[in-house]
Amino acid sequence: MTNLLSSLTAPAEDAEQASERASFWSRIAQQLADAIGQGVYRPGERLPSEHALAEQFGVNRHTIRRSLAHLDQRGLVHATQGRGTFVEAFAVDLALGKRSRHRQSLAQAGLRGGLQVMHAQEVAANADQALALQVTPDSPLLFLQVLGEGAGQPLHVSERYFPLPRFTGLAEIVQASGSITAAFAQLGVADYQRQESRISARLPSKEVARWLSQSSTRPVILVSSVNLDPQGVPIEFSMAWFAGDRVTLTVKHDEP
Amino acid sequence: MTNLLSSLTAPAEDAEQASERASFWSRIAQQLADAIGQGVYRPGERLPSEHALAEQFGVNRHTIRRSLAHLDQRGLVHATQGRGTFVEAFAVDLALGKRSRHRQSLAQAGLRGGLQVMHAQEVAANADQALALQVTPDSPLLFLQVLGEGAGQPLHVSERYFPLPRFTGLAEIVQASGSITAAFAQLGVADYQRQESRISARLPSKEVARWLSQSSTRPVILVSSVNLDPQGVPIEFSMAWFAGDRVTLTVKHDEP
DNA sequence: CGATATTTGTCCGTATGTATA
DNA sequence: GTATACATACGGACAAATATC
Repeated sequence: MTNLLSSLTAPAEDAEQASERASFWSRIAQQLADAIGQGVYRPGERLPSEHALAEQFGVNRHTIRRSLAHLDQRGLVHATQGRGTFVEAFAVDLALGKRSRHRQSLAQAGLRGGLQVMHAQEVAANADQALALQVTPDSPLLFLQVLGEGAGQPLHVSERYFPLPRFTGLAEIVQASGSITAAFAQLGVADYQRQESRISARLPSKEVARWLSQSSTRPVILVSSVNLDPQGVPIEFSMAWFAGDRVTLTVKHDEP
Repeated sequence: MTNLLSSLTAPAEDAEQASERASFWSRIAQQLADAIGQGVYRPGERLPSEHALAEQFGVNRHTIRRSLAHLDQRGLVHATQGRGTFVEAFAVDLALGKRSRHRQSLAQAGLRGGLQVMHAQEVAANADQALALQVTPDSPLLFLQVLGEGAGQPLHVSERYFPLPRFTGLAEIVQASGSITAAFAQLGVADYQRQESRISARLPSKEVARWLSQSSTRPVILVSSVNLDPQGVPIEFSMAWFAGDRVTLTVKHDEP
């Protein structure tokens, strides 16, 4: 039973100086990250169990858990109870511009993807939504919860609000076509633009983390934006959570 | 010695059903978050020690540590060895547009802030930098490491590259004025625009976390961008790390 | 300045619960 | 149902950084 930590502990025990003074857990995390980087463990693959890693590295299982939690936070792996700890895949580049479209962005990246309506409901506008969409509070809105996929994995989830009755039936078209743009087109909005986007980084709620199939300790990018029709009338207010380290958003400031 | 967990454990012990089945650590984290939200613990204030909290809540210190780690990740508190665990302050809104300026953004938010040069050095352009700045590889560049402050705390750190010899002496002007815009102006660039920005969310390196005075388990927004002079010539390539939950970036897509 | 107490950080060991294969 | 694997929680010990006297 080889002790992979021997190369780590040896210097600290031989000489009291120990140039490598990092903690066990961080050194093990680094070694695992290197192994992933070198393809020893490939995306989608399962790592050895915590118990096995603890034996391999000659440390307690809790120390391994600390290392794995760190890698989970950094997005390299993700643990699921009862299944194991799996290596994550890599990032996708998405455009964030006044005229960017989800499907188009993915196509440019050589990927296929679409939108899936998880939930649709009619709601009454609250103050924020009313302000953003320039309607009176309590106006009827269509509320959609949408999952955006690409490269075979969830890239973002969003909550979107559309004024009613203008966009009655939009949910069904989005569900059928997998595209907001297509749904807008079918309802007479041939073009639209994003007004502004507000961006911050957060740790996701448990629910959002679950939808994105990621740990709730991995960051997400939160983007709030408003879309306008060609007449400048707001047609959509959305809050989207992007898997922070699976996605890079590119803002083009000089778009037409 | 009151056991603050009594209200938590009671239902689980009274009836086996226990509608609140969340873990101790998450419920304690929620209670602490609520206390912070209600101003029981104010920004900058120190929380009771882990030992004290463990006694208060009637749980093991490790359970408290789990709760605090969660709040640390979410940015509500930050722990420092030997000092304690402190409540963090709140977010600042920054503009991210083709013509946004750090100082101006802060002024709009009613805050004062400036840039501080942490490190300046002449370097040779690598492939990425050369491509972004449209110079030949190994061309001389001025490299600046800059800390951006606002509201009395670090908001972002950045690594910036400027072509030489055009911007010789820029570091000293930035240091003296606390402003990149002022330095550009003094060197004959009266105006400039951002070409594009690439945004992702990451967990910071230990170094970046230290500069931002934040935990390395709290997310940062990474923004890479290129600035152009009025003739469209690249004058700056930068990578900036924003304290993810102290900062909201707003992208204006319809700026002039 | 040094000595000491406090506080967080790391690590081990053990036990039990819960989700999945 | 059984076995496996991760999740939670307890207990103890010492190290490292900081505050305090």
